[in-house]
Formats: sequence, C-alpha cells, structure tokens
Amino acid sequence: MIVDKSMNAVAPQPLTRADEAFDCLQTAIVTGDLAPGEKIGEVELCARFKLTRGPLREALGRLESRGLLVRRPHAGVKVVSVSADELMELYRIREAMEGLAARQAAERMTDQEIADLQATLDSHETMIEEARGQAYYQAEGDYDFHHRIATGSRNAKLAQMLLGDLYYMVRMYRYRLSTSSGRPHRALGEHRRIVEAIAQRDGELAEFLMQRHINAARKNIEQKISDGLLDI
Amino acid sequence: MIVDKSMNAVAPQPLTRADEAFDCLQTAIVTGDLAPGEKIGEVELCARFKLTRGPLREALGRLESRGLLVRRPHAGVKVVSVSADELMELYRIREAMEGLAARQAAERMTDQEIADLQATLDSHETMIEEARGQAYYQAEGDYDFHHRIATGSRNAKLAQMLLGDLYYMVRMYRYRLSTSSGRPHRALGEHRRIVEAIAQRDGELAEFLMQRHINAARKNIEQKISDGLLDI
DNA sequence: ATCGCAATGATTGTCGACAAAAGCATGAAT
DNA sequence: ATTCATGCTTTTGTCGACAATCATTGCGAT
Repeated sequence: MIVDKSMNAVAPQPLTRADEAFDCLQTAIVTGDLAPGEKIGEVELCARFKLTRGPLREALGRLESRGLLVRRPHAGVKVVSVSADELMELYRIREAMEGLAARQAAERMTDQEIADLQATLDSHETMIEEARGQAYYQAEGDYDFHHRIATGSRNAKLAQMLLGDLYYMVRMYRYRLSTSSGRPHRALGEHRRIVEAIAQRDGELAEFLMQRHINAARKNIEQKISDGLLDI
Repeated sequence: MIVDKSMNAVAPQPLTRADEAFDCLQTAIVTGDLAPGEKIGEVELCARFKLTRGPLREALGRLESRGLLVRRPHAGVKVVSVSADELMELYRIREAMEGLAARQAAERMTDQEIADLQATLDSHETMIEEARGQAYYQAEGDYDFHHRIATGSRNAKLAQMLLGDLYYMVRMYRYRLSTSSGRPHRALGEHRRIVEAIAQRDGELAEFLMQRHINAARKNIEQKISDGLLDI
C-alpha cells in the first residue's frame, strides 16, 4: 500500500472563522494582550474579537491541545503561565529537537535554501551594525533563522512540533523579556558557524553547534533570572 | 511575578461530550477502526459515536492540531496516512526526545519510581518467557516502559509532546505491524540496561542507551520494510 | 465521443437559543 | 464570629436550524 506523501499537505487558502479565531487568540497570547494567568470568559472573547461562540470554542480547543491555554470544564479558560523552571525545560527540549533539525537540514537542504539562509544572516548583520535593530533581530530575526532550519530538515512532524508547539511558547516570553545585551553579536556568530556546517553538509557538526547555541541562550536567560534582572 | 506551577495542572474529573468524542475518535484512529486515508463525513461520525456535531467538531479540531487527521475546509476530514519515510522520521524524533527524557529521568526519578520501573520489566520478562505475551509486550509493555520514563523526566512539556503527539502516531502503526521476531528479547535487554543507568543516576549513559535502543527499533522496521515483509 | 458548463444535491461552516453546572453571596445556625 | 447550607447569577456545555461552499451529475456544444 503505497501512500502519497502529499496527501497530508498544508491546508489551502479558504480561511474559516475558526482559523481566524485561532490566529487572533494565538497572537494575542504571544504578544501579551492576553496576560498569562488571566482568566477570561468566552463571551468577553467573542466581543473582543467579533466572533460567535461556535468558532471560538473550536479555536479554544486547538489552543488548549497546543498547551497555550488551559481549560477547566464549567470554569472558564486561562492563559498558561509558565514558570522560570518550565521555560528552562523548554530550552532543553529545543536543544534536542533543533539539534536534530540542524543535522537533517545539513543533509537535505537545497543549495538554494542554504544560499537564502546565508543571505538572511547578512541582512541580520547589517541590522545589528546599524544598531537600530537589536530588538528586531532578537525577536524576529532569530525566529526567522530557526524557522528556516526547522523546515529545511524536511521532517514534517519535527517542523510541526517546533513551529506549532515550542516556538509560540518561547516567543511568548521573548516579548516581555526582550533580552539583548551582548548576545546578539555572539548569537549571530553562532548562527554563521551553524550555516557553515550545513553548507559543508556536515550534519554532526551542525547538530553539535546548534545544541551549544541553544544551550548558551538558555544559560544566558538563566543567569539573568538568578541575577534578578528578569522577572518571570 | 511568582507563578504557581500547579496552576497548569491536569484537568479534573468532569468529562464533557467533547472529551468523550476526542477519546473515542483517538482510539478509533489508533486501533484502525478509522482507516488511514479514509474520508469520513461529520454526520456519519455523529451517528457512529452517538454525538452531536458541536462537540464532535471541537474534538476534530483538537485531533487535527495533534496531527492525527487533516481537514480541508468544506471538503471533510481524513485520517492521516503516514508513509514509511514519515514513520522513520518519527523514530528519529523519538530518538532525540526520548534520549533527553531518559537523561532527565536519571536525574529526577524518585527511588520508588525506579523500583516500580524495574518491577515492570520483571513482569514483562515473565510474560515473554511464558511465550504467550510477545504481542502484548511489544504493543503495551513497550509503551508502558516509555510512558514511565517520559513522565519520570519531570519535564511537563516533554511528556506532553511525547505522550500526546508522538506515541499515538507510533501506536497507530503498532496495531497493524505487530512486529515481533527476536526483537522482544533484545528490546527487554536494552530496557534493562537503560533502567540500570537510571538507577545509577548516570544521565549521559541513559541518554546514549535510549537513543541506541530507539535507533535499533527504527532499523528493525526499516529492514523489514525493505525486505517486503511489511506493508505501509 | 469528449470536453466544458451549469444546476442540483450533499456536506460543512455558522449562528442563536436552551439547559446544566459552577461560583458567589446571603442568611441562618452553632 | 465563624461555618455551613441554600438560593441566585453567571458562565459554560449542548443542541438544532440556517446559510455558504464544494462535489457530482446531467446536458449541451464542439
């Protein structure tokens, strides 16, 4: 029984209300418009996003199974609030999964994709040097880099778990932490070395460098938290 | 801002229709009652599981975001069908994530949990020796072992992703593959060595052994597929 | 005979109303 | 004064009907 891979392709254009609701709520949670720990009623959400309860409930179910909010029957929904420890655990998961992604990306990315990835880093560099984009780099540029590697792994489930589950939770804290300091420069250098390894098709090295990169990011946040510079 | 970890606790007892629908559909997919690739209408599902469309749709949304079925707007839902390649990719993800789980379990499991884990393996051994439980061991016993290690990692998100996302997809194929041969004995030996490493609190070794264990399982399936012994 | 178009049928997406459960406040009893 | 019970209010869970969209089938034209 041969199965066509493309059968499980991504959903096409027709956006349904439930999809809109899902996107709205997701960005609202990530950007902090809906604060962690905040308990919020369905009717209030309907009014806020101009929706009816049907699509809204469907979106809430999806958000719940992705771990962005918790729902207690008959008691309402609440945005998840992850502790500092749990954030560290997220980084440990990223270390393992993105290491794999980097290794597979080194084996499977096309030459074109690698060139695009290098071009992306170039634009990041100019942004940092012009000193007006540190926040942007930290927030979106970094996400962009990891996004490309996740999809470049050609591992659909891996990309789905990374992009659909983990990154949203991490980005949720990027918004309020906006950790900068001297990391952007170091992070860019680490990114460059990872891409180099990928360009040389050295999967093992790419995996190692990616793991070390994420481990460094984790330690950076951990340090700031223990110094009291960051509240979570 | 101190956040109470227990805030994101598991849902309590009150089961709602949507939860029932979710469980029903999930087991139906895993056991193969709903065949992969099968296109199925909402009203048919309602009749089959004695539900109304409201809770059903909510369950469908959850199943979709977990990757167990795909939904094209206005065109119905379809059970996912993963190719042989995609199954191999799942094992690669497991290798990375369960390696991490084993390492953290070695660092964090209680002595009681480790004793329980060893007892579990003992019961598996008697089951295999009595030769009447190979299929059971392969199907449920193995799942039991990995389940305990995932929760023993004390990494809530990791356990959620492993138990909620990956295992269901793997179990879905366990049912129809029922791969046995001489693996059960070897697998049990590998399990024992992993637990030994955990009992000695040797996280690195536990991680290495777990990765090798899953890698061996993957190669075993890969071999059978290329030999034409297994259809997917 | 085959291809394209249109109308019909079926299925999904959406909406509003009803019912059930939980939370809260008030009041009474210890 | 504190605690428990009871009623009310609010919110969630559920249901059935309506509207929008897609798939199919039949007809006509080339």
